[in-house]
Amino acid sequence: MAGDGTIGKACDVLEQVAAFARPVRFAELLESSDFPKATLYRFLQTLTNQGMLSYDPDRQTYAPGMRLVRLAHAAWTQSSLAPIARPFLDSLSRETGETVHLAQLDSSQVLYVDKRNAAQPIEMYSQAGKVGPAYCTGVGKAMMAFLEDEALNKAVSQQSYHRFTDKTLASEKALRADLDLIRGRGYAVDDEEHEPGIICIACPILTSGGRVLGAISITGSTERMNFDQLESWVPRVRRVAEQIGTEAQAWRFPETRTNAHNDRMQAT
Amino acid sequence: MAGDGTIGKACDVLEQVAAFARPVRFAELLESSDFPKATLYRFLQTLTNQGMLSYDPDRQTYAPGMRLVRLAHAAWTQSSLAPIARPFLDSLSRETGETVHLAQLDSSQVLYVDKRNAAQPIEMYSQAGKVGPAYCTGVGKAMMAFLEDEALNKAVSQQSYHRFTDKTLASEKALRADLDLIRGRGYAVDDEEHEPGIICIACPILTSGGRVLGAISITGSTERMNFDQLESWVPRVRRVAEQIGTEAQAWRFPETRTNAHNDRMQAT
DNA sequence: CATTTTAGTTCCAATTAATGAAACCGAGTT
DNA sequence: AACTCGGTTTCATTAATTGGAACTAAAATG
Repeated sequence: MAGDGTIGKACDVLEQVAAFARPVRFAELLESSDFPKATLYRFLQTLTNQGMLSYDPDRQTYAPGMRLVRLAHAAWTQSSLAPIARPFLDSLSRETGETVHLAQLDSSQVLYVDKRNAAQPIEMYSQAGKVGPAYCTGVGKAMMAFLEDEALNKAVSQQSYHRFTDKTLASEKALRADLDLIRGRGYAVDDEEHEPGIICIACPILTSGGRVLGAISITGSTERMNFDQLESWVPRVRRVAEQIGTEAQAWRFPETRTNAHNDRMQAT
Repeated sequence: MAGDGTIGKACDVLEQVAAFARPVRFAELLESSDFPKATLYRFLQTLTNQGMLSYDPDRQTYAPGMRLVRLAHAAWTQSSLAPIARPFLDSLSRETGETVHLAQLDSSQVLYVDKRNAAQPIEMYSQAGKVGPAYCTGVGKAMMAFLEDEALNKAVSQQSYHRFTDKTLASEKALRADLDLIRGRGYAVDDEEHEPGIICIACPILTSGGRVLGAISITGSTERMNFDQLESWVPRVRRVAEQIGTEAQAWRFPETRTNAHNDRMQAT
């Protein structure tokens, strides 16, 4: 992806190890990697030394390391909407009794940062940290719909458009049409586009200036409910999204953008 | 800490940003850093580009980035005891109704990897990914007590021995004495050593060969319970710890150690 | 059992990237 | 207008990464 120097390469390796959803051997990494043998080898060594990877000497496999969990906790606490949104999610969960998700965009994917299960209490990283597709989830579409042109084009072009169900919007054109709709009515709908039987409504979390911070959704199953029921919660969800946006902006995500620094940061 | 090349330095910077438990300015980082201005600046740039840090262009502050959360999810799933331990934690939680913690050691600190809240939750932070001191927590002492000599010496020497309460074991000597006790009876006790009013019992999770994998604990408050009550659960906790150890060994942490590779990996 | 293959590790000279002192810039002060 | 402070950029120097190739251990093969 991006290739800034040694650090960028190291991150690529990290990402690659994480991409296998299981402990992985050197040889496997090597063949799915652009790096020559020796180079990859040394990266794995160094990252293992640093605790960013863990190495199982018996099976000779690498996996993402525990140090990441520690660092991620700091990230979750400081950079995510989760701490701010927590009380709001709690009340939404209480009122609706349904599954509630809080998500943010991370490199054109949906990153779930918090969740309330219908019955159970909070589970932390069990769900937080998980990624999903943006083009066929309520939260993903809610966020994309309100991106500024440049970011939207980028996001839309980076979707995989895999057809999970026969209702999946499996093309850029179909997606863009739905995003226009969403922008108009202010919330997104997922009508079994990702998983059969699973429907949801989602509202974007925006700053007062319209910048996308994240999204919240309420999910149900077609067995227990229909869209009328689900959509009856939209006003409530929208209000919560607004409240989170306001608080977030005050605490963490102030409005101003587009100075020289920012431009450079986002560049290729 | 360790200084392997550019990657090591980048990790140090990451760690340093995370260490401030809040978004931090360039100048602040600079003065608590060994790097010269330009060097630190470029590291921050690159890491931000990579999503390992996030940058707030208005306040000009850096914080750990969301990419870490995504990577940590993979780490948590693959390298932690959490997925294996989950059903056991659930049943312990159900049976006791108290707060249950699952922890592992990460560079001489306690890293909490999973948690179940008490039926009547007591005010206490501790979440997955959170770290805590090893010398004054039940899980920390339970793990340290069963380390092999070399690792134990290292761990013991790296504690801060800050006196959180007047019961804190605030010296290496006092700690070692308690560890001997723990090793003898097979479980650790935290008698308000970290937080006043908070007590707990903890059992180590070991492989059949005696290698430390983690620890589980049950926590209570002095207001609602006493040690007799808490200690009545020790046999149950110990059994669960053994079960987790057995499963973990089978699935993920085989016994063999100490080949050339491993030696090098752990070296300076 | 000898031989070949495979997987992982190490070497080292060529190359490339990191480095950091110093200059620069812009916004807010004096 | 000159100064200061925090942040950013430049560029010659320095130190690191690089990767082809050689090597080793262990497993597969004849």
